[in-house]
Amino acid sequence: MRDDIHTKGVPVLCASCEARHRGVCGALNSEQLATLARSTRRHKAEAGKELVSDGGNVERFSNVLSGVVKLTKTLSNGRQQIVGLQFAPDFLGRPFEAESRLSAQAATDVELCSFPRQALERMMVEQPDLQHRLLEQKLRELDQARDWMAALGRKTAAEKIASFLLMIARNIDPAAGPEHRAAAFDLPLSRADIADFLGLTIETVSRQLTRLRGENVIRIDNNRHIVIDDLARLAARAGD
Amino acid sequence: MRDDIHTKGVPVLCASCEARHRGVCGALNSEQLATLARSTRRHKAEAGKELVSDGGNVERFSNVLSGVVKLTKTLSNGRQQIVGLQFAPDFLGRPFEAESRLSAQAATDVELCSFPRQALERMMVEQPDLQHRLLEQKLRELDQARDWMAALGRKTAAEKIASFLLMIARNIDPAAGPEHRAAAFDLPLSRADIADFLGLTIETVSRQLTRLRGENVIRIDNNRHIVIDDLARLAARAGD
DNA sequence: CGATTATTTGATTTCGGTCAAAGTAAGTGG
DNA sequence: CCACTTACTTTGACCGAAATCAAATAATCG
Repeated sequence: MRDDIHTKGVPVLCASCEARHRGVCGALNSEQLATLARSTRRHKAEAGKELVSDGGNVERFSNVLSGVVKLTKTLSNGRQQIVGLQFAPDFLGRPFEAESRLSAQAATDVELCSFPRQALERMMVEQPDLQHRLLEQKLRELDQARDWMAALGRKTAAEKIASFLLMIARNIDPAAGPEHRAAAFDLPLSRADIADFLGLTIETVSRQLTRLRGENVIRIDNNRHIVIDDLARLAARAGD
Repeated sequence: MRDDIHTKGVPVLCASCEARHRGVCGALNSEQLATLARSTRRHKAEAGKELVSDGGNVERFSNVLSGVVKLTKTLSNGRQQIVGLQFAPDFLGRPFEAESRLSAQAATDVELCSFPRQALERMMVEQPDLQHRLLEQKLRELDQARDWMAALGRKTAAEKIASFLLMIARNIDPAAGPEHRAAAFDLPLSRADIADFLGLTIETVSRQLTRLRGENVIRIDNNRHIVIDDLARLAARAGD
């Protein structure tokens, strides 16, 4: 729990919230936070819960407070592609469109802080810094989407898996900064989700993970827990 | 050449510019346009010219006035993936980052209107509507990137080609709106570029185009010119 | 502990890639 | 205007990485 001078007059709800420090809410002063907090709801959703449905109307945006949210597109034949993953304290929502063009699901159990779409859009007008933060967030999402386009279009299955593990390590293990050689974390996605993210099948994902384990690049405990002793060795297999 | 009341006091350079109507410059009043126009340069680049290099410093942003710009990522072994295509009057540039994470090349001959990065970033602070337009543009790019992620990860070669032709038709042939059944246009990309965009090889692109021609879904003249008599028939093959 | 779901492993097939060659278009300079 | 070069595209034969089909094994949960 952080408690600094900026906490004065800040709604209880927001006082210890990461979104106020590193997320979009950081753009708001305590008065604006109070206004927004009146229509804000903090809630949990368990893994698998659909948060936004493709083609559905979006009345509320959210900040991800913990856990991982996956953004998916569905094609004919039930084929699915995950087109984005959101980690705390990411902003979840597509401003200026009432209808969603993709579906959002909780990949793990998640905590969200949601508020009415229109309240945020109104606040963006009177607080340019909020718009600025949102622009920064969306630019980051665009950078990430383009990195994955290159992976989806041109990397081999082995390279996709290596890139994926590195990306997760960087987002989940706080110790996986550039200065550290090792990382350990629980995968936030099932094999099926990883396959949908990388444009592969479950079987190929499994085989490639087994292969990396056989080559002592990673260790796997209980299917979900991954230990990487030498991040550079994994990075050498990412193909870029 | 448009000449309405809004043209009063507008720099000559901007008077007939589409970017002032549908692009980001539409957010600027004539005084701001005049300021920006002082450091603005209008120039042409021929097909193949590198406009921004990966890892290079970006000192200027641009509006695309005509032609098509491709945004590319390069992986090891010289593998390439096109991660975005920009048509007039799109904005070309990544605000708030001095170093580019991708390369931009003219896919066709292009006309650009460029201005210093810092001039635009400064203007964004004092003109929230400019930031708003930029946000809208980047949100559109993100939507498109995610559509292509689904195509790259989950569509077959045949579906990728069909989707690609539809996307180009919508962007280039003004008559290809939802109300029209037919479209005709010159492909702005070579077979090699199409392959790099769709994550395929030149040979596969060629074979799929030949197949669509054989099935009378498209006609091809002179390699580059495409005629689609029934857009719905092509859309039925796009896989979504 | 049994039932259900998730993951791994194995055998086989297939779509798209690779390699090779021929066909076409577009310049270029004599 | 035409031979000649050069680059682009198409077509064909073959190959291989990943998909599909099919069990077996491991984890999870009531």
